Amino acid sequence: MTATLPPQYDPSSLEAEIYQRWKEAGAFAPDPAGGGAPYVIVIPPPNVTDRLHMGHGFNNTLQDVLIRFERMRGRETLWMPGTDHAGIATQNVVERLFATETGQTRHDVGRDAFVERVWSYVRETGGTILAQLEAIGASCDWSRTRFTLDDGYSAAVRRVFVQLHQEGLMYRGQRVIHWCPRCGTALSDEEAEFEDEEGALYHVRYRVREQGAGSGEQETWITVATTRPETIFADVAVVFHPDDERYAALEGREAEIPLINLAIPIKTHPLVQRDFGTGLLKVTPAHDPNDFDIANALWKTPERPDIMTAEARLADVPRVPAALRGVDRFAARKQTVVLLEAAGHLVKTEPHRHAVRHCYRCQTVVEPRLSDQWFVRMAPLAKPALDAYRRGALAFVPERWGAVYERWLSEIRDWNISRQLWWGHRIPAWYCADGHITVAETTPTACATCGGAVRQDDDVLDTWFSSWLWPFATLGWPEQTVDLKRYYPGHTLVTGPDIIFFWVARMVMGGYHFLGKPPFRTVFLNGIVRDPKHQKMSKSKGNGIDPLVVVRDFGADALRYTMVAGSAIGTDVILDPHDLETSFGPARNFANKLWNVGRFILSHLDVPTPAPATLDSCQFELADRWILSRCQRVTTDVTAALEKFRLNDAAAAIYHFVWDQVADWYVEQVKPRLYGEARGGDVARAILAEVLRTALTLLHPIMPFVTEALWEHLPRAQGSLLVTRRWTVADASLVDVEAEDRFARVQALVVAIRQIRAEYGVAPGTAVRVQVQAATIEATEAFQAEQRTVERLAKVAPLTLGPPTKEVGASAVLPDGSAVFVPLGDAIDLHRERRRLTAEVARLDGLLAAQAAKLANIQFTSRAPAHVVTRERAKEQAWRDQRATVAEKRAALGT
RNA sequence: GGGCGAAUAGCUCAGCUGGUUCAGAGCGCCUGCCUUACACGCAGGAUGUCGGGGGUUCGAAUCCCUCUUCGCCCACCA
Repeated sequence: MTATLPPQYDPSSLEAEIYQRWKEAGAFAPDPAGGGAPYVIVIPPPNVTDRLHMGHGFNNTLQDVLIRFERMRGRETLWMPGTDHAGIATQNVVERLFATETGQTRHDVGRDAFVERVWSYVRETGGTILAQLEAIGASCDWSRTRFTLDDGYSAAVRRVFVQLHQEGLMYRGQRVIHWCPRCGTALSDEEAEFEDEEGALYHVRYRVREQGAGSGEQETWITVATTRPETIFADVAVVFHPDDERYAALEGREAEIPLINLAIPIKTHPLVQRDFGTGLLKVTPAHDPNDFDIANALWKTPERPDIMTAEARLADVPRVPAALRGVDRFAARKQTVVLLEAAGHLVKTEPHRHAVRHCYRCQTVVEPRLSDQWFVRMAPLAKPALDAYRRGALAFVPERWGAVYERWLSEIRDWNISRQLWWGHRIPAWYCADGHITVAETTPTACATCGGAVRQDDDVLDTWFSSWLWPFATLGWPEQTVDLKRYYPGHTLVTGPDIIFFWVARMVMGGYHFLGKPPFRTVFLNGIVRDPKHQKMSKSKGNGIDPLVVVRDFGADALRYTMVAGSAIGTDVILDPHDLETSFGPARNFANKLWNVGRFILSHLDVPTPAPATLDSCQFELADRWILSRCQRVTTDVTAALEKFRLNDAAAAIYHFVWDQVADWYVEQVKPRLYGEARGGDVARAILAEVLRTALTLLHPIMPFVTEALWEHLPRAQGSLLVTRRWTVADASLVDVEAEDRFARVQALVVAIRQIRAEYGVAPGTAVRVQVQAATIEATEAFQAEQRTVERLAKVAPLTLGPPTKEVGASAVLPDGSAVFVPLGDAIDLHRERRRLTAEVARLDGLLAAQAAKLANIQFTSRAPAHVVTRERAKEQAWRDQRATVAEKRAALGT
């Protein structure tokens, strides 16, 4: 059977079939036989219209590594998949599609028809991204796939809305909100992203009206600095800081809005910065959130003239000069400036760099707009989420993101959740002609208060208002399902730091508020996929890499390995879209290396081999014991690394085990035995099988396909590698730790011999007499035992041992009769010396610690010699610190 | 304006608690090899002011200060 394995690993011919077999075997479903608490990860649901990009590839690979690791360790695991209806994003996509297909806009066909169009699009293509995740090997439990607009899920959303409303945490209010004129909807604070822009600060002159009729005083002018001159027509006041003496005399007087000569009062407000611009601020309550607040402070019921349409054109209202009506805001700005200048109202224009908010979906500059929206009162929800983090119930990896989370939550503002879109969860609020509002989970037949006919709110909910319920709504909440009980809360959330506010923090808030528990304990934030210029990969920039192309050309394993190995904990991964070979070649080569080592080992396992446990370890050669100890060590290392989310360390450890230790050393050492040139073939085969099992097991979470493909050919392999539930492989009783040390010496010796051959130009195949000189009898004995290993690895024969000498090394008689000597001091002595010194330092430390403890109450003047001192001093410092802390605490307590 | 991160070989990056894993890996480069698992390979080799400057320490890529250069996040200076 193994003879049929080709010398080059061909992922494309194997992966799909292997995945299919896993799926059919139901291997991804949680297996309660695992016992203990289940390990649960919920997928960050991709947008339903998304196509797989590298960001998904990265994020989902990390999740799959963790899930596979825990599954193989024997835990019951659930990786919950699904998609997000993604309100604005999806509506935009389908609108565009609709326009190219039919030339119509959504308004041409109306709400119901358009929403039906979106649904059919989603039904057609919505599964695409999930299918694409299969190509990279994601082991989600697909039988549980959820969509945020599923019936049950929608019920959860309505329940949440109603509950928050009942609790007084939901309200409808008129505010100046962020409005995207292109998408035609309101946005939350988080959805309106700041971006620095070069703008201008226009200094505009307002005439101050004369006091009293015909007082004959001189004309007074004031200058107001603004970045948005087109909004002056909506001014209701000019304000300055109450302590600003420059303008004190003007308070109570009136200014005239230029061009329309409308009188507005001059007032004071503490929010005005005296040193910005001229210290005078025009108040435009309908077009700026701060101005809205200021107006509220100035009047009980302020006038809020609105001069902008939903499309961000100047409106057809009396305040707007006729020439500007219907003009787009940016054109209007230019034209206003021209008019102001012509009328002598423009004092100066200075360049001004400032942050402007943009729609996170279409990058359009956001327009502050006065409108009625639904808001969630966030402060009460934030408190438990904040507490959880502060007392350590919620951890971030890397830790620094915790501070970001904490600050956002502690300064949280109310959440505008209504969107003027058609695609999404329609707001479960109904209005009647009398103005009553009924909020209910099911459509009311009539107004609860007056009994009149009701009409549902036209708006839909923010997409994130459904995704914040993901960890429990996917499990059937609000029903108290078996799944909910078993799989909530989960353990790890793997996502990008860019959605800490949008999603992570809100999920924690939701989890606490609706279930009293946080949805996960650890948030593992992955980096971003960038190109060599460190630019974020994106379709629009044209610097993207299609993961499916990588899967096709290099294999899913290569993709996954590259992702995992290429990123230390939480750091970005850099890939070159123009040179896939450089990015993914090394990982593909590694898969191929494993394939060939595996192929080689398997080809020698055709004859029955004994189980290692049944072997007499007395028959083991040094190299056997060495490789077994390496098995043990790599298992420990990989396990520890995965537990600490140091996936790149895990990848590196298994890489070097497979390539350097197994392929380059052990397999070479073992060949004479396999070829019958030496005795002990049975032992060698048994250990090779064990070594291969270890390698396949430890590598499987990262490279599931190639490992599974080889696993199937292993004798005594029972079922799929994925569900072996056998993480630790090498039998600890076989491990000889000493062997590591001794084999290292052999390696050093071999290197020395190679060096002799290379340096003195000994042709391959020419016998060189090499004499080993060892420092001690002990070492000589060791070398005797290791002679065969040396011969094999160095391909040198014969080898003789010389008498013990002072210097350690290998001497050789070259074909021309001359003798050379290569000292091995560096390789051998240092190694021993290191251990000796380490032990010695530890011993001295112990002595000093005991001694210092006695001295601790007296004074800290002792100066121990050299390398031992530091630890001593460190301890001294630690004691001082501790005592200082105690003293401080006592002082604080007043005891 | 506030905060965070990064700077290590030609390139992309590791380097955890200060010390023997301490100057590393992969790629690239140089030399020699198609040696019966693998040329997606094998055996060797060269390459560094650890961004600059100061400090702490017996000892610093690692800790502190500072400067420079990039990047990110937050923020009601219109």
